[in-house]
Amino acid sequence: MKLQKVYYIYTMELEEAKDKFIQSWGSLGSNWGINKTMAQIHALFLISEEPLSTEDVMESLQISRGNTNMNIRTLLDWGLLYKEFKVGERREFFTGEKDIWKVGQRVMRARQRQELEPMLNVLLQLENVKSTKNNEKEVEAFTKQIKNIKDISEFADKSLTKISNSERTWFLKVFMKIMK
Amino acid sequence: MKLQKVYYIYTMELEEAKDKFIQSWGSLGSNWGINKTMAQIHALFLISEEPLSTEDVMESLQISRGNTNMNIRTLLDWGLLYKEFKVGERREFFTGEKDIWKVGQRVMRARQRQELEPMLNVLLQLENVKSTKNNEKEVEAFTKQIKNIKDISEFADKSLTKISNSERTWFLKVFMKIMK
DNA sequence: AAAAACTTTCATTTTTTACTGAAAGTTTAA
DNA sequence: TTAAACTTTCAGTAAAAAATGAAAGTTTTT
Repeated sequence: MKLQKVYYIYTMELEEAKDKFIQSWGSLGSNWGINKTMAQIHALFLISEEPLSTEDVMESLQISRGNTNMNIRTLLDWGLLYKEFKVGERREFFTGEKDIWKVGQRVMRARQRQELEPMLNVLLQLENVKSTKNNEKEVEAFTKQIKNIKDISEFADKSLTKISNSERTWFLKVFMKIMK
Repeated sequence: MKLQKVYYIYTMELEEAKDKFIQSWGSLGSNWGINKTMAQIHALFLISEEPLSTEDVMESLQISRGNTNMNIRTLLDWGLLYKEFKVGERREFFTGEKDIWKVGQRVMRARQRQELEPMLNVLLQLENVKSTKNNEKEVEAFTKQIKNIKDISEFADKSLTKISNSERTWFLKVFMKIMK
């Protein structure tokens, strides 16, 4: 009797799939310096059609009230969640920005102001190093390298600003063209 | 007598400036999920004209041998450092890739394979969710959103591949044009 | 083939970062 | 105006990530 390899096409249950998405989005986030819970909450909203309350999120992800609240505030601040009011309901509900293009733009914006801009300020300062008699050459080399890094950072900063203010259609059109 | 505001143009000493650069690069790194020491070692090499040994790095950043060694290996793996052999010297020396364009390309490549590609694999799996009688609509919405995210991720993946294989001149030319 | 010179590993410790939950604060309703 | 319903804060705790350093592993020299 011949042994035979059998392939299963594994299809998940919806709940399993949702959970896997949330976990993966969380670990993607934490690899990029975005805290895991915040990314998980974001993932939950990406795939929830209905508005959710703080309680819903707490229960669904099994996390504390404080943690949930803090991360929802940050997501609101980044423009990735919207407040939603339900008639006859006192507490707040939220919905997620579903449009991945917009999500990308907003994440870019947030991180640009949080990290790129502070770095640019430091680089600007570092260009003014005073040299003494015995280290002129070294100072010159240092300054040159810093200027180089600064120039590229400024270019990146401007590009990001342009992209995060542009329309998807414009972006796709030009990008598709150059990436062909 | 009138009070007068006085502005100092503060110019740093070279050593102070180098240190500040290393610290800033380190914290930039750690905000982006790259460990602080690895980013600091990288910064040190970015501004060192001479090849450095493991010992040099340990002393300069005041870190342990094991830590230094591990991070240098990763930097070599990412293509951000090169081994350098000195005549009559037994131990290894390293130099840093100074070209910021290349640095960017290599960081992109490393992270693309470490994070984007695993995410794409997960998304691919999640597209096959089996629906039961009572959740067809929900499964459809979920699948649609996952496909959306997958498409954008694939687009990003392809773009990154193209950029990280392209020549600086090509990139600058097209990018300058669209960013004008 | 033994010693010296150097590199790598990894169990333990330290540091950093994130989370909890109770208390304080705020808003709305009665 | 006070109680109820909900949100926010933050000191303390827990979890995760990174660093240490001694021991094991290599390679080179004598």
